[in-house]
Amino acid sequence: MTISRVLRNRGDVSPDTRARVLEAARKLGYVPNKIAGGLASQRVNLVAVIIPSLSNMVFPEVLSGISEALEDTGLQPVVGVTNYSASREEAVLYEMLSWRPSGVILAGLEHTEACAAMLRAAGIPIVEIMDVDGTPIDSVVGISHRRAGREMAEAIIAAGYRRIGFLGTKMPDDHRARKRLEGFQAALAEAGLELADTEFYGGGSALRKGREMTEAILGRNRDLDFLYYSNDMIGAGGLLYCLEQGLDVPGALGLAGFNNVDLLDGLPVRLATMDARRRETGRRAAEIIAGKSPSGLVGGERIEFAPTLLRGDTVREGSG
Amino acid sequence: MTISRVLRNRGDVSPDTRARVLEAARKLGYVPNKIAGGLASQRVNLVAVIIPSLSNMVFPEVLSGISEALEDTGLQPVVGVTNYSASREEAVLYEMLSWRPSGVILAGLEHTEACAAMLRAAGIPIVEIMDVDGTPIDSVVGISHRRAGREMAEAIIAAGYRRIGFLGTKMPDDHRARKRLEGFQAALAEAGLELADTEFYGGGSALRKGREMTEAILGRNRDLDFLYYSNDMIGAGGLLYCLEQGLDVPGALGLAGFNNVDLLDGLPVRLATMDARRRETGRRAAEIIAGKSPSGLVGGERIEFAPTLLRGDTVREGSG
DNA sequence: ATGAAAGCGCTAACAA
DNA sequence: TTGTTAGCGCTTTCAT
Repeated sequence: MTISRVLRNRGDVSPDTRARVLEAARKLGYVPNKIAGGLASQRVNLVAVIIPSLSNMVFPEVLSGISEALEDTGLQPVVGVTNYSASREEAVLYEMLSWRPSGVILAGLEHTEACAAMLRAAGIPIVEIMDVDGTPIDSVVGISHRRAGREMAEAIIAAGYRRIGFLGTKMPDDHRARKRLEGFQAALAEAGLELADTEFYGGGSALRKGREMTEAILGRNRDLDFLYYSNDMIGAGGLLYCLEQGLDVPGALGLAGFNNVDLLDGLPVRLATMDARRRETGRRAAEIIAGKSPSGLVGGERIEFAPTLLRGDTVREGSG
Repeated sequence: MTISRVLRNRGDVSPDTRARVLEAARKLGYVPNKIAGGLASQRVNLVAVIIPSLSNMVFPEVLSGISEALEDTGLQPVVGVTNYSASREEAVLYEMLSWRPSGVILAGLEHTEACAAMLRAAGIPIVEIMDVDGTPIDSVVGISHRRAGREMAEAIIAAGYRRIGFLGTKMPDDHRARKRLEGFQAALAEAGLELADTEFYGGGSALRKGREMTEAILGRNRDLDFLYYSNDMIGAGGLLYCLEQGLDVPGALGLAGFNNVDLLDGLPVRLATMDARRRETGRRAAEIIAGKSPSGLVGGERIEFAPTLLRGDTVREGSG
């Protein structure tokens, strides 16, 4: 009836009635029931966003991009966290789809068959983000991690480093980290090189782990001349360790991480890294859902960003 | 009908029918419509969680505690972010309440009158968290920030520091930071002291800001013997700066932050801080909503944790 | 500009 | 154990 029209600013309502309704609503502390509304209209202003974790600053940053782009579309992001677990992803997705959102944004291209089936059957725009190495269900926005790994390796090799160690997380389900390493190793192989040593870690403070792993790998392998970290946090820990030890960075030992996190900005020395274009990724993904994509496409969009290499102070100038 | 019973494991259903229904559901990729379900049952398994920000690791940690406690209750957290803005809080709360959640958890005790009215009218458990200095609407879980500030000041004074500077954020709506400072100053006043200097900052990388602010405050005030930071990130930046400058920490200059963030664990020197009991706060708040609170109370619960002082390596041993 | 009525897809109570 | 029915609080359409 009329009340509904007022509250949604739809249809013609006389200014007078309108005012009276608004007044009454405010007085009663009335909050419309979106459950009933959603059921009746078959539309819900929610966008499901499914990410692996919140304790890695990378994802909140993507979220910012999403919120930003959704700001004045009337759409609202709803976040689900999988903890890098495929079964959790399945559960979270199921739960979210049961609310009939207007779209789904989810990290990565690797999903269980059940997830893929649900997504295909949902009949709403799906955007997979932060990785483009694989076959998307509908749209995809992100960088190629294989390429990121490859380009970092090429830069390192061009700078003349040869005895390269890798330090990363022990997370079989972090597909993006895995792909970076694969790309990295592929590029090394093409140059006739291979990793001189590797070191992996589980949970705990990433900064401290970076420190400890660096100590460990250098302890058993004194002649390494480069350390490639799978993320900036452990890279930063390693960098602090190297500085304390008075090592010659980047002369005798080069370092590089991945992500270009904010934190790097406050370290005494700038760690080399690669920017994953997180904010833009979030923004573009949200635009696709909101139907505001510049391309005007309805689905099946593919947006690949180029990862940006930031040389910082921990990789020496190239040569050969 | 029967289908509904199967999907919710309720009522008696023969194993055979049950199996057939499940099979069919799976085949069709059927996902039940919680909108209709919620409308019919007048119950929704959502818990609204409203926090100021996701880019401060503090809140994701509280969230972990909440998720943890909600794990096997059938309840699901839904997060809303206010960016420390009262009007955003109002909008987010309104939006969330319109989904008729089973409870609301929100940071802080300071809300607009409109928010308070909505919360009181909602008829569901409300838990305000992370601060107990004020009048709660229903239940409250957290620490007293005034007390945290006070206790830090007392420890600093007891350690013999006298020329104390404060470095914090320029956030009028961060009530918890404000209360800490108030408590801190009150304790100084009781000892016949006052802040020797202060420095505030806006946005940007907190680590870098900490570094810059420290340089600035020490630049104009060479004789400060203690720097109290309103959070660990700027504190860590300051600490790195002091170490680089070769300052005698904690002998000639003491440092302390607040929050006990994970990151501190990886720094070369352990920054003094105070633990805000974030995970426990989230856990207890969630338990209240889930009705699993050990107290058995139905509402109006009050849980105050004692902030834990962690002396680290940047405050010298007490004396007077 | 406003009212009336149907029905969104479920759940809850009851009937069979 | 299973089927039937009446809403849940809105939106939508159609009448007035």
